[in-house]
Formats: sequence, C-alpha cells, structure tokens
Amino acid sequence: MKVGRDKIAIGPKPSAYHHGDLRRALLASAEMVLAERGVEGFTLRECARRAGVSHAAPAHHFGDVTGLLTALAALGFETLIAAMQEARAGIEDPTERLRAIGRGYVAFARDYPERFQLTFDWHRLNHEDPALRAAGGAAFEELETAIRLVAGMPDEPLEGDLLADLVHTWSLVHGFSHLLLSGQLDHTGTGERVITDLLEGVIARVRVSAHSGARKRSDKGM
Amino acid sequence: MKVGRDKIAIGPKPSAYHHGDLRRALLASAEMVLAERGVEGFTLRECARRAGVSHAAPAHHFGDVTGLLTALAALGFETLIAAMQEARAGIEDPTERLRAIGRGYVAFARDYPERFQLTFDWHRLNHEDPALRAAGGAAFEELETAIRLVAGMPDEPLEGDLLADLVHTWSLVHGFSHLLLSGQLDHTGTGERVITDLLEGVIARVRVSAHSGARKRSDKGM
DNA sequence: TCCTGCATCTTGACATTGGCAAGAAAGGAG
DNA sequence: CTCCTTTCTTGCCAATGTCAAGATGCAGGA
Repeated sequence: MKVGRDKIAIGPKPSAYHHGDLRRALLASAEMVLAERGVEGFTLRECARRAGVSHAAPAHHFGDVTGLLTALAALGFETLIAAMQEARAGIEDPTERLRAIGRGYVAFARDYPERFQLTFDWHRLNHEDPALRAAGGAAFEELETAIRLVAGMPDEPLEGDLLADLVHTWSLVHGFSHLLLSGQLDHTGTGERVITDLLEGVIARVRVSAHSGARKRSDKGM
Repeated sequence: MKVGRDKIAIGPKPSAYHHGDLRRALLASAEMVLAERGVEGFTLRECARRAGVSHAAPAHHFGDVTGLLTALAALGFETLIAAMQEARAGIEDPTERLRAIGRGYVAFARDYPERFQLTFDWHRLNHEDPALRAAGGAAFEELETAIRLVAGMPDEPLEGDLLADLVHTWSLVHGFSHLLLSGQLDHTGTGERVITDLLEGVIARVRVSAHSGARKRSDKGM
C-alpha cells in the first residue's frame, strides 16, 4: 500500500518532516476542501489529510482554523481582483470598463461561490490581519478606479456624490451576486446577465455627479 | 399538573417528558444561541441545554441541525418583513415609503446580524422547505409592492424595466447591508445612514421606467 | 379498571472535530 | 560531535451531530 504523497509530485521529499513548502501545500488543499465541501464542511484535519501531513501540522503555520481561513480569504480577494481585471482587459472606454468589471464581480461569485462567501464572511476571519485588509483594500481600489475613469477624474480622490456612487455600485454588484447565490432572485426570474443592465442606472448617476460640481454637492442630507 | 408555558420560570419542571411546547421552546433558545454565539457557534446541544431537554430531543422536532436552522431562517424572514413594515408604518407617500423600507432592511441587518446571515445563507438551509420559501416570497413582495406604488401602478405585476428596478433596489439594500456587516465599507468611511441617499438613484429610475412605456421597454438587451 | 399502541423524550454509544502538550526528526551553529 | 531551534507527529481531551435502544406518559379500547 502506497503511503507516499502523490499530490502533484511534490518533489524529492519522502519524509514528512520539514516538508519544505507546507504552508503553500496546505493552502492548496484548503482551497480544494473549500470548493468541495463549502465553508461549513471545511475542516482543518481534512486539509492536513490532503496535504499528507498530520492533523496538527496546520497549527504551526496558521495558528488555528481562523488563521487558515483568513489566509484563504485574502487569496479570495486576489481571485476577485483577478476576475475583475480579466473581465476589463483590453477595454478602453470607461463605461464599458465599468460594465465589464461588474460582470467580472458577478462571475467570480458564480464560479467560486464558496470563496465568495468566505471572503465576505464576518465570522471566523481575523479582520485585523494585514494581508486580508490589504487584499480587501485592493479590491476596493479596482472599483474606485473604474468609477473615477467614468467620472472623468482619474487622479482626484472620490468625495461627496461620487463616493456615494461608488458605494452604490459596490453594493449593487455585491448584493446582486449574493442574492443570486442564495437563490432569492428566483422570485424574479432574473438571470445573471441582468447585471449589465442594472449598472446603467449607476453609470448615468456617476455622469450626473461628475458634471454637477462633483466634489462639493454632498450637502443633500449626509 | 399543568403543562403550560413555563419557559421563563424554569422552576416547575418535574418531568421533561411531554414538554408540551418543545418545538417553540427550542426555537426560542435557538434564537438566543444564534444571537450570542453566531451562526458558526450554533450547536444543537446548546439549544437543547437551554430548553432544559436532552441533547437528542431536537431531532424529533426538526430532524437535524439543518431543519432547525431552516425554521430559524423562516422566522428571520418574518422578522425582516416586520422590520420593513414597522419602518414604513404610517407613511403614505410612496417615495418616502420606499426610503423607509430600505432603512428598515438595513436596520434589520444591523440589529440582527446573525439572523441576517443565516436567512440569506445558501448552505445548511433546506431551500425546498415550504415555510422558508413562503417567508422569502413574502419579503420579496414587500419590496415589490413598494416599487409598484412608486411607479404608480399598484395592481399590475412588474415587468421589463420596472422588474429590473426592483432587482436593482433589492440588490442595493442587500449588498449595502452585507458590506456594512462584513466591514468592507470601512474603506469608504460610509455609515449606514447613507442608504437613504443611495435609494434616490433607484427612485429616479423607477419614475423614468414608469413614465416611458413601463411594461414594454424591456428590449434594451435583455 | 387494565392493557396495549404510540408519540415523545432520555440514555448511551460512535465517529469526527479543534486544540493542546509532549515527543521525535531534521538541519544548522558552535 | 554536541546542542539548539524549527518543524512535524503522536496522543489526548472535551465537544459535537447522529443513530439506536430504552424509558415515559397519554389516549383509546377491552
């Protein structure tokens, strides 16, 4: 009976001691477990099993299950960013760019529902973790840049109405993705292609905000 | 011997057999556990403990943990509906009504974050459960009615652009609530009061949809 | 009255989990 | 070679969800 680690021919390391790259191997198996069993079915011991190490090995690299999930969530943010960047690749027109980014966001939720859920979970994640915060900020900036381009002000930071438009956009694509995954949109018979149409409203609003004072018109009731 | 509801005064508990209203008692303790320990920290045995019964008692009423959580999620939908109805109570103007409902939605997420998470979870819930489907449909109808009133067509079913506006509204308030709870909106410095402002964009759009053909203008690209 | 059927609840067991403590293995520094 | 640190293993613990078997109280029929 073969006991060797035959994951992807990990390398010339028959001994499990000093694996060499156990952290990365654990993250890889953790992504598999997450995709297969979901966030609820995720267990540390299963990750260790797939990495070919003992059940207590992950503790040394990630502390506890929260540490491993937090590292996974940070990777999830990076996957989300990659999905948005891939969707907008080669598109010059700012409006088309924003539409593509929205589609990329929803596509990420559709293709990696478990990672989407984990990434935006507010339990079991260490929100003080620098890597997680950095990844979340980078995802935020991807959207912010797109809005700035639509508004025609690529350099200045967003304020006032344009900041509200950014929050509007993010809430829209995020809520749409979440409702889609939770099956609630079945009530409406709405498919995921609709996100492009929904973004039209926000795009029109960004144009209005940009043309009418932009940075100052924030005295409506905030 | 009286078998009445003595949940609060635990005192007269001579026999745990034939509790009389164990299902309701378990739901009550389950809500407490959910609120205190969150969705992850939720355990069947803790619910049974607080209800004063053995660890296997819940199985007979809810089957497994999924059954209990599904029943809880249905109650969560009803709480959400109650929050929206309470927020719009006494408001006649359709636009103000929609704003109030949006605030009620976000307030529900803020006040009952665990229930919000559970209700829209797509794991561990039996989405075929009739009670859950009915509760979700009722919450959906609360929003649909509000949109119909803003559009000025309280009787006809929503189609085309107005249906898209409904999905837009729901996605917006839901995504905003979710991002708020997950702490991602900290990047923007945006508080929860902003939801009223965000709804302005949708309201304007509903008016446009209602005035320009309403039920026919769905040939944009859907 | 007694007795039998039945729904309800308890008890006990089992496999699995996360976390901790102690020990073993590998590799480097002196 | 010896010692020390890092890395991983082994063994253990309490807790969990689920199942099987038993205990308990109620209702209905003789």
